[in-house]
Amino acid sequence: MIDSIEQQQRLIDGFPLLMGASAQFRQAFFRSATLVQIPAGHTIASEGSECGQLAVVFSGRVRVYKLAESGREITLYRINSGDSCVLTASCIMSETPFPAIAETETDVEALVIPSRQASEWVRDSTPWRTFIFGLISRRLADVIALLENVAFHRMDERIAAYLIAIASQGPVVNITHHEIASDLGTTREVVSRILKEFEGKGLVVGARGKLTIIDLPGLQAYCR
Amino acid sequence: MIDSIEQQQRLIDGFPLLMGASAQFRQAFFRSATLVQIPAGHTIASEGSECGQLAVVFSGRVRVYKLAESGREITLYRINSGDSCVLTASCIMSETPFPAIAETETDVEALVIPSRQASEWVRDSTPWRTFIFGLISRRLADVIALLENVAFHRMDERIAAYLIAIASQGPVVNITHHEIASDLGTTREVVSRILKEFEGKGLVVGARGKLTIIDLPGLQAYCR
DNA sequence: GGAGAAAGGTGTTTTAGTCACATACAGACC
DNA sequence: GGTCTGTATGTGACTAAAACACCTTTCTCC
Repeated sequence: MIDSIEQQQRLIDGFPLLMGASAQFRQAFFRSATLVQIPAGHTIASEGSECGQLAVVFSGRVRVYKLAESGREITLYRINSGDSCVLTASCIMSETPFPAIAETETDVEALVIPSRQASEWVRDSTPWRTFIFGLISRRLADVIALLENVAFHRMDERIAAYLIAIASQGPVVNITHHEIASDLGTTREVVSRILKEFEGKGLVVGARGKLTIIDLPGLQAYCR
Repeated sequence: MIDSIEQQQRLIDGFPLLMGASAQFRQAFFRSATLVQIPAGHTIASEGSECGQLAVVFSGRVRVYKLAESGREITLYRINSGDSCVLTASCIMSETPFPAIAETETDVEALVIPSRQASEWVRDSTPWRTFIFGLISRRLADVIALLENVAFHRMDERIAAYLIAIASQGPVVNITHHEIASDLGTTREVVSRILKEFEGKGLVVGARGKLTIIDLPGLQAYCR
């Protein structure tokens, strides 16, 4: 239950679903939802978990990834503010176990909704239904795109694409080779070698835990 | 519109969703659905198609795959009787373009439902909603499992797993190396070589367009 | 300033994919 | 039966990813 008026207003302002919903739905939402704080680095759901509730991220970021027996990882996608963990949604709707690991990367505020309630709203609320379907579909498309990349593209192309994506947040990024490897599902050495090669071509400059993108068009030329 | 009583009965018997649904929903379903016949080898939807309707496969089999510029392919999943093309479902619900290619592998009978109708039933019919969510979730889980395989497993392990899966339909399978390669997202030569290796170990016996699985436990030992 | 952790580097080996071409088999047609 | 043709499979040589094992550098914190 979320009953503070200020809190409610803050959620409405930060969450398009609520912004567009009827007053009636908002009331029901605030009655059923709980706002929880989760610290960075916390595992929310792991391989095989059952999902008794749906979490909608209100602030912060969650990483959903697969872990191989070898210890290698690959990031399936990230959940940002306003998104929900679709896998949770999908598990709830179909009552199958969760097939990956979800871990907070930053401190996260999340709205937790009991799964029964979330299911009922799919029936009763058009905006909620649209929200849930939109999430699942987008993720399905994301995962398929990722699969295509992994199956068909070379590592240097994938790293170039990755760098282009992160460069949108500015040319200087704090990131380690290990983190890049975990996102892309490869090993650190491979990332190191390819980044070295990029550095030789003047595309990027690396430093410990930091990477500066120098030549964005040069990287883009790599992706084809 | 499907109005023959015999036809209706046939669909009810062959399609669990209808079997479990109310008489009212069945009526609405038969009013909106059209039964179409699609020959083998026909492309139903391709990269970027918009989805104006939802097809539920009643008999036959559809393969959904990604095609790389290089010509290599990888099968995302197959749609069998009673399943629907989730990607279509997902496109309809979220109004995003179709991210793969769907092609009939056998002659297919499909029930075609206008997308508006399919959307409305998600609101109005609990069995339909369960059906659609179940489909999408299962596919999401399938695609994630496939991604895990591609990202983390060696080709010989993947082929072994593939053979184990097809062996469930009997030890003798009519399949070409090229088809296996297209399913797994690799090239024919790689498949040929690995199958030869398996043959040398007495795990399988190959012939033109045919493969006999000899030693299932031996293959299973490969998958770990 | 030294221990230990974290980040990054490099040589060697394994695996996957490419290219080019050889061979083998199944029908169709004479 | 023999020949032709298209599809299926085998294979050697090569390239280049990527894995593995191990090493060096840099930072942090006491």
